Amino acid sequence: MPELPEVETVRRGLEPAMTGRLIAAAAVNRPDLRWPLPPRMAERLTGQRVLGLRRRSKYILADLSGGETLLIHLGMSGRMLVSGVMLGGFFHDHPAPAKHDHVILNMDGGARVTFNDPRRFGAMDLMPTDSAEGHPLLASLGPEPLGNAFDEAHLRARLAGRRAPIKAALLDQHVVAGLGNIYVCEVLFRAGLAPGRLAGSLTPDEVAGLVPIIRAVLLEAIEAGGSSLRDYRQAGGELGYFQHAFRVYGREGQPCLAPGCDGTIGRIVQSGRSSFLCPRCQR
DNA sequence: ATTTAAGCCTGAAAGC
DNA sequence: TGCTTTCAGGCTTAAA
Repeated sequence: MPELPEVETVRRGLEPAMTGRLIAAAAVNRPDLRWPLPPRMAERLTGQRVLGLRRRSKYILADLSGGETLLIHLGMSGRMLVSGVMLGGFFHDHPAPAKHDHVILNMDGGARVTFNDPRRFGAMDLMPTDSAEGHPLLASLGPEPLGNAFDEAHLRARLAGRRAPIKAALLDQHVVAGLGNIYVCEVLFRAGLAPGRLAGSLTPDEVAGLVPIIRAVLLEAIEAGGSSLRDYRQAGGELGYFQHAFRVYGREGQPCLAPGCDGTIGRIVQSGRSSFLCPRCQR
């Protein structure tokens, strides 16, 4: 599942194909993804102009000329692929129809956006633009980690007294929105914090240190076009390459990369999710 | 209010 | 080779 950097990369990749353009024809190939798609979705999209593409946490929001906003979530395996346009100096032909192509948007001018999602943990919904922030999936999200509302005071308040591991707290989208398993692992390594530390046990300095680390990891990952493991691709089909910058994620048994550390990266399972860590560096 | 476990799906990879 | 098991980047709901 795409986390914040992957979603932001996809959003940027969709802009040239979608922003300012008309949805000439929308095709909806099944009635549901994770949840039922909104009633008459294809009809409500067709003929609409895309005024802008926003991102909130791991959601993409497409504001449409008719006053509705299309919400898109990629779930674990969702892809938004753009075709019929020039990308990186090459013309991308429309691909042959593929299994799990659930929604197709044909834009005026010839571009096509295909939503493909094998596992169908993804979602789409339509709601009035002026109440988009109140959508059930968005209403209770914490602040954007790259925005001004996310700071030391906020994080301290949200972690105070919590008995859950810091790993779980940072994955909690109500604390800060957009982090997933990969980036939390990388953040905790850089912060020198063991994933099992109870959130409420962090010192004020440790909490303060997390804020710039979270920002840096996300910004670096966006810069790299996200991380491609199994499913993720950028909108043009390109791979991201931040996975090559992982210091702990997926590196179980390999040497710690911290200068002067001769430790070995380990893996523990916390509430069913893998946490990768250097037991020497992270306390 | 917090925290944990289970469940939703498919496909790739690992194990036998 | 083929069958079975395990695991995966998210999020919700129900239950503790």
